[in-house]
Amino acid sequence: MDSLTERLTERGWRMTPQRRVISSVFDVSGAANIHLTAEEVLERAVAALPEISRATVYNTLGELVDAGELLSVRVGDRITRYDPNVMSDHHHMVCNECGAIFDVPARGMRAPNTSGAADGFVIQSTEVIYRGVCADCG
Amino acid sequence: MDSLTERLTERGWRMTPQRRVISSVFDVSGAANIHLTAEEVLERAVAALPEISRATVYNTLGELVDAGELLSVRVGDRITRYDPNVMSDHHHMVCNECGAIFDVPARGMRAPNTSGAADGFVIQSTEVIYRGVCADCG
DNA sequence: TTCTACATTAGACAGCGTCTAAAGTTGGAT
DNA sequence: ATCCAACTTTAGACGCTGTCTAATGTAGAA
Repeated sequence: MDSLTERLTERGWRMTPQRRVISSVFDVSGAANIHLTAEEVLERAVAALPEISRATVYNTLGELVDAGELLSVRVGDRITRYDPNVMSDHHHMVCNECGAIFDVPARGMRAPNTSGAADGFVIQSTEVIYRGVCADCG
Repeated sequence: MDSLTERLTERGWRMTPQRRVISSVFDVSGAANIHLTAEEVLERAVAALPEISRATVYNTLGELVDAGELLSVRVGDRITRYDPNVMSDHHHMVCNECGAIFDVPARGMRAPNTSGAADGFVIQSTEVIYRGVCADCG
């Protein structure tokens, strides 16, 4: 499987040092359970390329989401997180103690009963957040 | 069933004009499908009590959530909404076109398979957001 | 009526993100 | 190798949603 950096070149993205650094942040073995905030990505990008700007990180993350290479994840606080696990359909578990986020496979989700106000609603996607206590905190 | 305003008095809350106005915003017949932002509540409160301050609205909404009289709901944007439907366990459907939010009863949600990274996670609550197109927009 | 604990207020401040307009770069065309 | 148009990056101002502070006001028990 290509790395994210390689896929961007294939997509015809102009490859810049900034984009290389940002995408390499997500090029780690095992894409599961990575949920970085933009500020965390910025921090890692600055470590590799000190003059990179915040706007570029935000712009690039947004473009990666639009391109389907990252998922944007919100688990209740107001911070957007970026999840490179785009291949496997999954939901999230959030630990109420430590805030850790885990991917959980989405399977056998059943359609809700939409009688009442939501009659006629056509569901396009379903997003589930399980909250509780993780093994480390329990 | 008591009104929210009445329940607050029963709880021993000091009753002020501000609290009366804010709680009356949610005292409407049929608590389903009400999902107001703090600014919307402020707007309605100002209509009834022009000198009310933003801080009071935010404070009071927070207290109502802590007291279990309102649910705070986030459906992906960064705005918190307040939902007076605390009696029936429900999830939300969000229209991708118009942004309307509908309550849908929670039933028969099955526990996810948590093998892997989330082993040992104890689930305390589950929150589901269905996204799609509502009857009006479809 | 008094008094105190509680509630309200204006406005400054904070976190996360977006926008702008000026300057810099990439990479195909030549 | 060079050029140059289109694309990208940048600093920093700005915006939105929400929080905090410290001064002032008030509900309601005694």
